[in-house]
Amino acid sequence: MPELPEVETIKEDLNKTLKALTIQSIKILDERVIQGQPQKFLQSLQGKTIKQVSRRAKAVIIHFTDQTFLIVHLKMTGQLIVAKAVQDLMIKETKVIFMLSKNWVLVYNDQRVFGKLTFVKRLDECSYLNNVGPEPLEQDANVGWLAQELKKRKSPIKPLLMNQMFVAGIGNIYASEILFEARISPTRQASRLKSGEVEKLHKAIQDILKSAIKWRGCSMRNYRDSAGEKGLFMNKIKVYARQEKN
DNA sequence: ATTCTGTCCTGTAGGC
DNA sequence: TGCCTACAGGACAGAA
Repeated sequence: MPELPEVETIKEDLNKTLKALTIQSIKILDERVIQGQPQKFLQSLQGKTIKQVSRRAKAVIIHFTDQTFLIVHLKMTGQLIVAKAVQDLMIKETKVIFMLSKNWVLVYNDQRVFGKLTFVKRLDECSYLNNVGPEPLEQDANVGWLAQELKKRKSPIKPLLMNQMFVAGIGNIYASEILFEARISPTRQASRLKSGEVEKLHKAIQDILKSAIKWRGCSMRNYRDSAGEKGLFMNKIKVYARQEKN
């Protein structure tokens, strides 16, 4: 459920709170969220100092000063939450606890346990990161690129927008909002969009994602920012999960 | 090559 | 009250 705007919000906040903090100890409460061997994960991260936090597609990337990385994919219900005291943070869904310097604590919560924490020495060890498409808010995903790529694709436009190999970071919620904003049916074949529609689509991608970042994402269900607060963009939602039931 | 189906999990909502 | 089913919409493996 966390898509680009939610992960971007988390990343921005973590980048402010976690910089220069050192991992003093780690408690793994549920090994299923750890990619690879839990023991190795613990050993690898012990004593590491955080240099900065970045985002690629829907993944949060924690950079350490020794050029190693912790990649966190929140999938549907993952949360990264930071506070000064553990007792304020621990909930039933807490899977991993990082005790940091200066009494800071970072926890990973995940109700459905789909998310993964991966330690890597190099980012190109991560196949997800190797395969994701361009960032939709960066220059390489401009209108010209979009028009050219859409021409090659027979898939309906909505699943294509949600395909991370096509473009990074868009999921069900924002694909719905973007297509509504651009007044394009989700079932339209990508290659058959007219050039005016491609322009409207590109503008809608920019506008919706930027606005959602401004509102700190959308909390339809489980999403919380790193302070445990809800995003505000769901007040702006026009179509997702708003189908009338009779 | 692309598209579809099932899987990983837990919790909630709705029907009866 | 409680049992049962559908669904959540992220990524990937394996089948069609």
